[in-house]
Amino acid sequence: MKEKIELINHLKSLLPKCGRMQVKTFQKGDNVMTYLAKRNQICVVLNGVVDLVRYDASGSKAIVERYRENDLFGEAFHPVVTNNELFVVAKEKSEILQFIYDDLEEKCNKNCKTHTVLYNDLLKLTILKTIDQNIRIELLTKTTIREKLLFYFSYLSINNYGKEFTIPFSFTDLSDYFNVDRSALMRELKHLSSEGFIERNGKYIKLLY
Amino acid sequence: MKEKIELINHLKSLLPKCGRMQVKTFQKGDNVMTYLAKRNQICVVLNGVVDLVRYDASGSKAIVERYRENDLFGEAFHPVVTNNELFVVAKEKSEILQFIYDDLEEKCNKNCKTHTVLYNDLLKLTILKTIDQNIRIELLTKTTIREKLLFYFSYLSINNYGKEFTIPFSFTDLSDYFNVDRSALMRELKHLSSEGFIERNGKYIKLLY
DNA sequence: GGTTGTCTGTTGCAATTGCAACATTTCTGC
DNA sequence: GCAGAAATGTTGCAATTGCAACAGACAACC
Repeated sequence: MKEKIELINHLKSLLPKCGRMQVKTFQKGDNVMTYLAKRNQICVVLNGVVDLVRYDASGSKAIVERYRENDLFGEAFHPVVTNNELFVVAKEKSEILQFIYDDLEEKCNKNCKTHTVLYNDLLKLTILKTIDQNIRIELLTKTTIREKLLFYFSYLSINNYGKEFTIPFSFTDLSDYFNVDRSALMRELKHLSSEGFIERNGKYIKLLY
Repeated sequence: MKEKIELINHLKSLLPKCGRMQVKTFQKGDNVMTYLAKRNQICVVLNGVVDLVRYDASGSKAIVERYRENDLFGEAFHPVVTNNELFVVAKEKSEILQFIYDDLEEKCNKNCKTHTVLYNDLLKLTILKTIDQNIRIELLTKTTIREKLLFYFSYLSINNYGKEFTIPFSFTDLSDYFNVDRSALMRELKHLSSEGFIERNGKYIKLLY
């Protein structure tokens, strides 16, 4: 994760040399995507939280993904392939670094060295993004809520949190991420407690296995 | 999609100039990943089909992902972050292009131009991979099987197949991709038929809405 | 040509989950 | 410090889904 931050900083220092790049600040509720022509746009969250939101035919709202500090998003990764309406909305005040991928190629052919480094950075960041996505996919492909929870706990546990940790999200956010009903998630947590798999106090979890 | 094939071919032509690269042939059932040191390995399927397989604690097998021609996979995208056992197994005879990402940086610093192009290719391919992943995630976050089917139909429909098309996978594979029970998927297809949303004959589908 | 294996198609039943509705607690802004 | 909003926690009930267990169609292989 430290690597990711270094990469972002590196990127920030390089992009001015490459031409097109801008940092914009969005207030809570602002629509993020419409501010630039929608042509292979790439965005980086410098700070804040933005949601990728879907409105179904029925008009109901669902959070497809949530991007936080140092996350990548944008049309380049999310082209319109279905008749779903996708929007990116700032969940809180957020600073976003934006540029258009195609511009990188067209513009600064003068400075090849910079380009090599730039592409390398972007590649690494994109790979880090696919890693996050893979984890999410593996979690989503667990059949039961219990399996999802145990997978997620195992993930937290291995990433240097040990057998005890505090869940870094709200349960509301977590149920979104798991794509399950929040009350069903709470219920399953209770079952895991009563069956002796975990000890829980709010977001504090202790694995007993 | 044509772009993807061009990129792969381009990559194949470039990599020899960059040093470390190999093409290996695997027979059905072979384990693919163990053939190279597991350090930021990147693989490209030249032809054939390979499965990313997970074995749970209970020993049951699940296909997490399936990679086909021109798909990228490898440790670089799938580091070990949980206590799950992941394997990559050839589903049929397959040719795989393999190289180690870190080598790209260490080795050919002599030829900067090639590197720029190489990184650019890899970046584009990786972005194409994230697009596939995003589609899968959006599909997986649909709550009901019906919604998943309609989303998938809409995807097929928009990608130049029109209102009539033939599903390019077996229903067994499709239920894996949807992460739902196959019989439940068949049942929902029947409901969609009887309620007049679709007309179906085997894998041929006609949308009536 | 027959055998074996995979894929399709169907159904009953049990289980998990989503939904709705509510009370309680915590957080946030003024 | 208060008011309103957001998050947590709980429960009953209905609905969707997974599971198991089939039978038949199709394909591959010797």
